[in-house]
Amino acid sequence: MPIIEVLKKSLWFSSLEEAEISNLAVYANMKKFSQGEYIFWQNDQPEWLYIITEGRVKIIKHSSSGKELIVAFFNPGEMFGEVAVFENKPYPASALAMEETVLLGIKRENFVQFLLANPQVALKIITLLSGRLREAQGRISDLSGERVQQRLARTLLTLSSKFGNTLSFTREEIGDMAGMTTETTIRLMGNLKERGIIQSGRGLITIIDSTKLKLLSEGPPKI
Amino acid sequence: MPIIEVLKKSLWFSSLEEAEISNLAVYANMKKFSQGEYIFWQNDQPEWLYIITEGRVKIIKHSSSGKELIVAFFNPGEMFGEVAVFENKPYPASALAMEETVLLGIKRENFVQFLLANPQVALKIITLLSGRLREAQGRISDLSGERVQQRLARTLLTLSSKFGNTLSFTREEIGDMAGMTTETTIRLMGNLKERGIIQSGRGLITIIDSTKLKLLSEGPPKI
DNA sequence: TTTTTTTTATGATATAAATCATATTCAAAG
DNA sequence: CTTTGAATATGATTTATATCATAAAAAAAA
Repeated sequence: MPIIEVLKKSLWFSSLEEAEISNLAVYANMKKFSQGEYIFWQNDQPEWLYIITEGRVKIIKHSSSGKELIVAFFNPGEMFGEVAVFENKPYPASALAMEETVLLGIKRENFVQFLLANPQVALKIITLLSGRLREAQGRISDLSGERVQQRLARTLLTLSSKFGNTLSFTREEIGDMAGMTTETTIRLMGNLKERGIIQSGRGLITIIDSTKLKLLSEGPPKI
Repeated sequence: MPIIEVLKKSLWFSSLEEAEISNLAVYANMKKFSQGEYIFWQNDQPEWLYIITEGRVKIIKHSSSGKELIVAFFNPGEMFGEVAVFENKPYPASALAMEETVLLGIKRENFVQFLLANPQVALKIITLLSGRLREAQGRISDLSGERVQQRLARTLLTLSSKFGNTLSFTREEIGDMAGMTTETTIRLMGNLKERGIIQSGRGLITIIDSTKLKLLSEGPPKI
């Protein structure tokens, strides 16, 4: 697919004039990554901002203790790498292609110039970042207060709002997202399965009763 | 202080032409809050975005279990409430005046219009949000992996980067920020005091040895 | 097929931190 | 000056979850 087509289809630039799009297309680059390949590493100096054309990307943060926390998953049409690009500081996490992935890369300086000329796109980015910040803050209060069962329920709900009721993740990945060990995740999911809230196979989870899951995610009623 | 002066001094609008500033000033409102007064509550529908003229503001998130987590502190010149304003969704946390506070409030629709006309300000906001997102993600990986001592060290360092080496916070407040109980916070701080890393009194902490604190915040070396 | 690796499963044990309980110290209010 | 209410301190106990250990099941590779 030619770059201009990709840009037109992306939710970011669909509102733009043809002229503006081709203006931006000059600075855009298609890049391919194979499964398991790193797109960038935590602490790299940012040069590119990416929009996913095909495939899936996972963002992971390597902690000092060596554990890895999955920060987010991104699907086609979504943008990532902006935090580093706009701040012009090292990427705070690594990005990894989860399957054959095609990305549209735009250089930071060019994109900044483009935003100055297209404030409506800047406003969209502001809304995007606000949403991500809201989500991050939710996760913070989640991690600091609630216990594993609630965190797991929340994680499953967040994933299902993005991927639907069938989730192709291993328990290890789920655990890395919810900030708990794989063993604990397995135990809890076994429990959820017994109670008929989810069904599951190897690397696969199907949410059956999202109402009960929502109840669990809210935890015990405040007295 | 007249509104135009306040706007000129704020780091957000200092780069603007006089005409633009007076344009924005039309929509701005001064508001006063006394100590302990709520500026907005979690789940309120957002109408205003605030810039602090005088005083200090604390953002707290009430969790379902009744605990409260301190999300952030803001000082004069800083902006808050934007997440809700730009997304046009309920405020995700409450804002509380920590002392006599004077705020400049701007209505959301007006501010959005203003940003469309002033992309350089929009870009600043994008950078601000990126920074907050980066910080939030740091806190997430912190909370999910590390243990209390590291979290406490990190919290103290974050606070000192904002407020200097003398911090006027109770142990309860520190605990609420780091996501741990007051007792644990007291015990750990007692330990830090013994080791000469901090000094402390009632509602007061002075960081003596920030190098050691940094070491603690990084945790044990990864084998 | 057989072998190897990954994912799921489960039991036993250890431990960090919460919770519960009770003092003490300090500052503000009466 | 006394009283009251925060803030700090510390001990005892509990508990949630990590850690360690081992095994079965399923998929992938040989």
